[in-house]
Amino acid sequence: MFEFIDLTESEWLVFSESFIVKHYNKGEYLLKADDLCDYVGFVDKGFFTFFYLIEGVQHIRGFFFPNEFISNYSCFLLENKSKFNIQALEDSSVTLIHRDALFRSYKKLPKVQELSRNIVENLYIEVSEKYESFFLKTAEERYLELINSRPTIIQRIPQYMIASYLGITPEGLSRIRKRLAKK
Amino acid sequence: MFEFIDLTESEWLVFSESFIVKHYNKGEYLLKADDLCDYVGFVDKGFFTFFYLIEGVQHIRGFFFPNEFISNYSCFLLENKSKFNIQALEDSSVTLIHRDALFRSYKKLPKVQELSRNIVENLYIEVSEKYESFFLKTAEERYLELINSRPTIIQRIPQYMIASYLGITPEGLSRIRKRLAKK
DNA sequence: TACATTTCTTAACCCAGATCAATGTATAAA
DNA sequence: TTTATACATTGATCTGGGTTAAGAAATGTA
Repeated sequence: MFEFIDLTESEWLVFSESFIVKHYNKGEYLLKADDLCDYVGFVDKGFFTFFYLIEGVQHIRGFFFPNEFISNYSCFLLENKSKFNIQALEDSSVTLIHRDALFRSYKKLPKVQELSRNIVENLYIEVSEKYESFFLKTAEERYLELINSRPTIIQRIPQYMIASYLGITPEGLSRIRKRLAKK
Repeated sequence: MFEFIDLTESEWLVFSESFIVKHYNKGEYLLKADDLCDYVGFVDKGFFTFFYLIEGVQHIRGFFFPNEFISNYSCFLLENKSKFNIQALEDSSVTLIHRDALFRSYKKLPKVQELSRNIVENLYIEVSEKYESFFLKTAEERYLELINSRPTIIQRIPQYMIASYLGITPEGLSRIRKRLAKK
């Protein structure tokens, strides 16, 4: 988080007063479906998945790695119950801030509001690109794109989760990989 | 725009100094592919499509109606060349502001930065929902959803454009409508 | 080392929507 | 009223990825 914002020492003291450091063991939940999303944060260590369940099937929509912003931000903003879960895939730790504390900081520290604006701008750009990619590309193309843009995901995450993230079944991804291996 | 921000009269004078009111006749472009996106704005009258061309085929990604924010905001933020076009579908007018003027306003008027944060937060929520809908729903379900959530679009826009917006071909939409009519 | 569990692959069959090609229908211009 | 143009429908055929069901590989555990 530190590299994303340029505060004086005293401003930083005011802002960081509200921080909460939390540890999650592998398998533990930072957010569960039907809970409220009162916190946003940054990943310090480990990593998380962002998913929900429909009829027992996991639908993965993202992963959070160190130095990345972590939240169900739509839910945080709308202050409604989360459809999504956020679960640690390894022993992990995060630095969190509560909505109320964050909103209070906007008033005291314009740079914090600027930080939030920059973060959500980047979230918007990211999801717009994913939306576009879904419209135009086949699963095979999206898989190749993922290998190139986020190789860590491929290395650290089981294939059935990658399939879900790409919007296909594990069988589908297996066939795609076979097809690609032939080329 | 006026209803989205709560400024004193003098603050409003400072902010609105940078506004540019523009008129576009039906068919004219507010933004063309390969241009820079230096402006954002609000639609005062008429409406616009947001699309791009691949091999002569139009890919529509949105529409802008009165009182809505209008921009290729990803491109505005990244300061790169637009892939998208924004074209008036009726005689229309908009109130625009240049990026430099907007960014200067952030420094002078924290409420303007707050407005921008709120706008992009809403854009983020909107595109996240569209992304989710694309993942989970069939074209038929997305069509029904559109009829319910944005009836204006159905009324005012030709069917082949709606098909493109839904991510299907005109033939595909025609068949879906036939299927639905039978029920 | 053996056994259980989880993950990955393969094969047979199915379906929504794409593509291509033809035909209808509506509006506008001459 | 005729003709051109744009838009919508329909039919035939194709395809990417889903579904179901089975096995194979990998990983964990005793």
